[in-house]
Amino acid sequence: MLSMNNFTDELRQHNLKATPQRLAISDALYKYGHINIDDLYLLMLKNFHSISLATIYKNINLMIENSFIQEVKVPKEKSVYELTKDIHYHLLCSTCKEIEDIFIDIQTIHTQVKTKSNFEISKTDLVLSGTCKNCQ
Amino acid sequence: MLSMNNFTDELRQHNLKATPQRLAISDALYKYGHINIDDLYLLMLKNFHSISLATIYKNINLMIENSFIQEVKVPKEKSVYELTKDIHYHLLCSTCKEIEDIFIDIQTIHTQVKTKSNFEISKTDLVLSGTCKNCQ
DNA sequence: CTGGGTGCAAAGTATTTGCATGAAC
DNA sequence: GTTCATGCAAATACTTTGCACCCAG
Repeated sequence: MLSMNNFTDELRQHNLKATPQRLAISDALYKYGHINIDDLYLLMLKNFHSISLATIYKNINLMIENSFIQEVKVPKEKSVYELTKDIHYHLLCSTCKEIEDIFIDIQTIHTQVKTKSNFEISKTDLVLSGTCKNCQ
Repeated sequence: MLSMNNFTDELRQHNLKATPQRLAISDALYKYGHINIDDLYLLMLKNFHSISLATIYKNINLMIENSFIQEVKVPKEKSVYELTKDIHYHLLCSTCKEIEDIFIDIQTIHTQVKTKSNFEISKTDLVLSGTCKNCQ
C-alpha cells in the first residue's frame, strides 16, 4: 500500500532502485503533479517519520539525472518537480500559485525563431502566468 | 565616468536613489545584457574594491520590486538579471551558456491557450534552449 | 552477498538581516 | 537635515557531503 501506481518498473527502467522512499516520491509527484522540495518533505514525513531532507535532495537530483523527473523553474516561486511526460507547458496562477499543464503545439514559435536567427532549438520552456479559472 | 549611460534619471523614475553602486549595476546590466549575481559581484569589485555582496543582493531585490530590472530563471543555470525592456523572450545556448533576447510575437500561443482553458494570461516566460550560431 | 540507499551530522553555499556610519537629495 | 544606502558581521536558509548502517536485487 506504500505505492498506489507501482512505479517500481518505471524506476528500474531509469536505473533507479525501487526503494520505499523513491516509490513514495513518485506517488507524490503523480498525485500532486507539481511539488516543491519543502512541500515534498512535509508530505514524506507523514509516511517516513524519520526521513532526511538529504535523502529527498539526493533522490531528486538522481531522478533528474536519470530523466525520471524534471525540474520546472517558476517565476518568483521555488522550483517544482514533475514526472517526465510528453512535451507540454505550464500555466501558473499568480493568485493561488497552482500550476497546470497545458498541451499545445508551438511550431509557429519555432518557425518564427528560425526566420529571425540561426539558433537551433532543442527544448522549449514556457510558463504563462496569470489567473486561473477558479481565481477569476 | 562611473556611469556611461546616465541611468541617474531612470533610477529616480523608479524611486531609487542614484548611488554610484546602483549606477554601476545599471551599466553592467546594460553592457552585458544578462548577468548572474556572482559575475556581477566580481565585476563590481573592479570598481568598488570594498563593495559587499549584501549590497548587491539588496540592490537587486529593490530594483526588481521597483520594476527597474527583471529576474530571468534559466533551466539548469543560475538566474540572471536584465534591465526591464519591451516584451521579449530568451534563447539559451546549452554550449556556451550565452543568453540572447528574441523579439517575436506569440499571439498564436495566447489564442491556443484561450481555446483550451479559461486561464487569463498576464505574462509569458519563454526560454528556448539549444545551440547558438557560433556553437553550431 | 554486494552495491547502492538511508539517515544523521557536519560542511559548504546562498541569501538576508541588524546596525553604525556615510552619502543622496 | 532627513532619509535611505552602504559595508560589515552575524544570522538564517538552502543544498551537498561523508560515513556507518541497512536494504534491494
